[in-house]
Amino acid sequence: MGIPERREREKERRRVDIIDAAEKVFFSKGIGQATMHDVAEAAELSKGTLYLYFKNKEDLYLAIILRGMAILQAGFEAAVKSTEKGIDKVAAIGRAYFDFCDNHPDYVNAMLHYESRDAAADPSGYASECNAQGKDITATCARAVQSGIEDGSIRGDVDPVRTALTLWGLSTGVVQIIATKGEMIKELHGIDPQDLTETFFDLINRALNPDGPAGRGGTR
Amino acid sequence: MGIPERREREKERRRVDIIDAAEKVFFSKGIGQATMHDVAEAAELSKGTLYLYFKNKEDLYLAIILRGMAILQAGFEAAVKSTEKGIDKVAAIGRAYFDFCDNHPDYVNAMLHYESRDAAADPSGYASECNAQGKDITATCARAVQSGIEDGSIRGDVDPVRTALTLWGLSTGVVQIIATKGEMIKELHGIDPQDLTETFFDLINRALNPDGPAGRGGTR
DNA sequence: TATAATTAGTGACTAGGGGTCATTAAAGAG
DNA sequence: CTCTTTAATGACCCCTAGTCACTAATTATA
Repeated sequence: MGIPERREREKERRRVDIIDAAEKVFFSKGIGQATMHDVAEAAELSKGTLYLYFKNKEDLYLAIILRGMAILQAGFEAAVKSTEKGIDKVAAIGRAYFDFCDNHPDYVNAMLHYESRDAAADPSGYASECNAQGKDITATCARAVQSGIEDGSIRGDVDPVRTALTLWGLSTGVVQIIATKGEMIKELHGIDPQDLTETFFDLINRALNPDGPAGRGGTR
Repeated sequence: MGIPERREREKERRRVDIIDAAEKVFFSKGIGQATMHDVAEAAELSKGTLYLYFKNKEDLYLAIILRGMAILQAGFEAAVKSTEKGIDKVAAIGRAYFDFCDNHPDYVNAMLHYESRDAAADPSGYASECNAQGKDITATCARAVQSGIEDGSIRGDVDPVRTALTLWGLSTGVVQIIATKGEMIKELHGIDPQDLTETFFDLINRALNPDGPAGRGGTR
């Protein structure tokens, strides 16, 4: 009997439709201004129905963020495959991150917005999926660093996971400063956001280069 | 006639008292959970009075953040004075930042929380003061980089302001990943937050070292 | 000192949004 | 055709940010 299966599909379809509508609303009005009523209207559903599919507003928001993370992860996977040398993989990931920011600024804003909230709060619903996705992304980065260490294009005295996590933090920091202060920086110092990303790449390139100065200790 | 002056002092005093009360409430309950009613109660005032001193909840929150920024700035100033060589000044600033995080986690959380919101929104009230303070902090960092370039302890082919801004972003990124994901990282990868800060310092040290490999282009 | 004017403070009230639930409509089973 | 199950609804509740007509206190004036 295929009825339950069809129902399941329809339910999933509706869920997707709601996320689509929510995306439009949240992205255009901003998460703070957008109301569940707005989303319901955009989805041509009643407000109560939204709560049949999502635990609450945050859960719905996290569903959107999960989409962003999936796109990002896909970009990272592609970046890793695009080159051979580990250091280039790392660089490609970095570029992919900044490309993502250029191409999907709304997702980036959303992600930054929720990056700053306590993650562990409630690991039910989409929160746990986001955590899992984040773990995958970290793993992809760590593998890239690892491969660089193995092929000698990244200095051997760093720990791949630590480095990947740190790089992840660093990139996010740059992305964030550009997203939130980019305008101000431009006005105040006449510096283009692009300059900051280039500065970033330059610094990281140096930092990971195996031909650098004898590290003052290295990462453990 | 000293009456207006005394009134001004009393007003300022009350303002400080309100911020004190708000700090307690916001820090203990979290910004999202804390209500203006809670703050009013803690300050032993009516809710309406809060709005005589602060434009709205966010403004009050920004007043708290401004305090945090002032502490941070003071720490940076001290750090810069604590050593001679520019590269050491930069490192000292970095350490000061992480010390600040250890000693004032509540301020850090508050600052991260508002770091992610659009800064330019409304430059009235405390928002503009926060912007100004941020500018000062950036300037302090830029001076440290500059002095390092001048005394040769930092490679000469970087732009001080760009580098300072980038470093600022990087540090914040690390701080943020530790603040929001520290627990998870520890569970998941068995990595101590402290390790990430050390990895960070190691990377930056390398990146700024003048004896590094011929940069692949440098920062412009 | 009595009175007017100014300033500080109040708390009931409004507006609006998140989330719920008794009820209705639709679909499938027997 | 009737009964059961599932999907959807929207009126409703509750909470909180923010307001404002009013009261109290302080200072200036007569």
